[in-house]
Amino acid sequence: MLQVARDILKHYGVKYSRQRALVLSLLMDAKQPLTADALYDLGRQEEASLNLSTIYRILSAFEDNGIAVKTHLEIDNKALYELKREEHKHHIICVGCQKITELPGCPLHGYERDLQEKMGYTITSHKLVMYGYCPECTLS
Amino acid sequence: MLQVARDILKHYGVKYSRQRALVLSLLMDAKQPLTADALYDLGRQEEASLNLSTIYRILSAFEDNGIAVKTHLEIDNKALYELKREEHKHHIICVGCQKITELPGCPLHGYERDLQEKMGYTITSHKLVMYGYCPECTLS
DNA sequence: AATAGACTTGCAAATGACTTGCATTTGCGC
DNA sequence: GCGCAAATGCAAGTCATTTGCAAGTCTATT
Repeated sequence: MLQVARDILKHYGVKYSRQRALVLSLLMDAKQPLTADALYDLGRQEEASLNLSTIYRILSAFEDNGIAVKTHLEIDNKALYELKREEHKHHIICVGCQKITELPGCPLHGYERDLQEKMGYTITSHKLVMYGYCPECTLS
Repeated sequence: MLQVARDILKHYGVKYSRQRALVLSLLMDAKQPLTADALYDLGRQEEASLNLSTIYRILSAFEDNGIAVKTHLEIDNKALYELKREEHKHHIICVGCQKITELPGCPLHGYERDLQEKMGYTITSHKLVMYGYCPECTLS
């Protein structure tokens, strides 16, 4: 498993270390964005521990090298990290159970163009977060 | 000036105090969302000072009573506050000069409905922030 | 207009996420 | 294996925001 992580690190030009491979593989397994301390806990369960500040340093290195992206969804006032992918994605957060799910597609392509024309801005990016009750939480 | 603030406080069921009236009137004059310490600085210039923790407490009371809303636009890692208004608004942030401007309208009404149908979520709200260079910063 | 009682404020100290300095350890090319 | 740059662990530092508590302020009531 960690051999895969090792190869990915090399591919992105990030030097190998046990800790980086571990964080990377945790992110690969994650089904949703993780906070630094979630990674810390996961790492603990998994095997030899790693330091929280190391995790922060690793995450920031991953960001710099395009392996991961950081978001702040205003949950708990903690930053979240997930692997970067080509397609750009947004999330929906359940206000009942806090589950974070990806949204299919992005509804804003046309809107960006409109805005450029109407406001004279050169749009570089955007951020969209939806909030609501997931199907399970809607029922209960 | 502060008499107006006094009436508004009463209207929202928030007890009057010199500090609350001041913060409220600063927010009324603001052309963009303000951080707690921006309010602190403005208050200082204006007249008798008020304490930063008082400001935080006031802002949180304003939130609870529907006078103001808090946002976190990931600028400086500080929360921003602005008066609540009926229409819901989004912002565009200039990545050159950090200026925050309101967007005209919201492009997501139809999208919300779609999502409810497709994903089974009960959408309660959403957050959209656009990033780009403003006309001035685009030129230079 | 004085007073009580509850709520606010100011101040200092605490919190919690994240960062940093520095001595030690590790990965890797030789 | 050796050496050294880069990464880690640990402890201490930031910085926005919160909190405990004593002192001050509002407002309804007399």
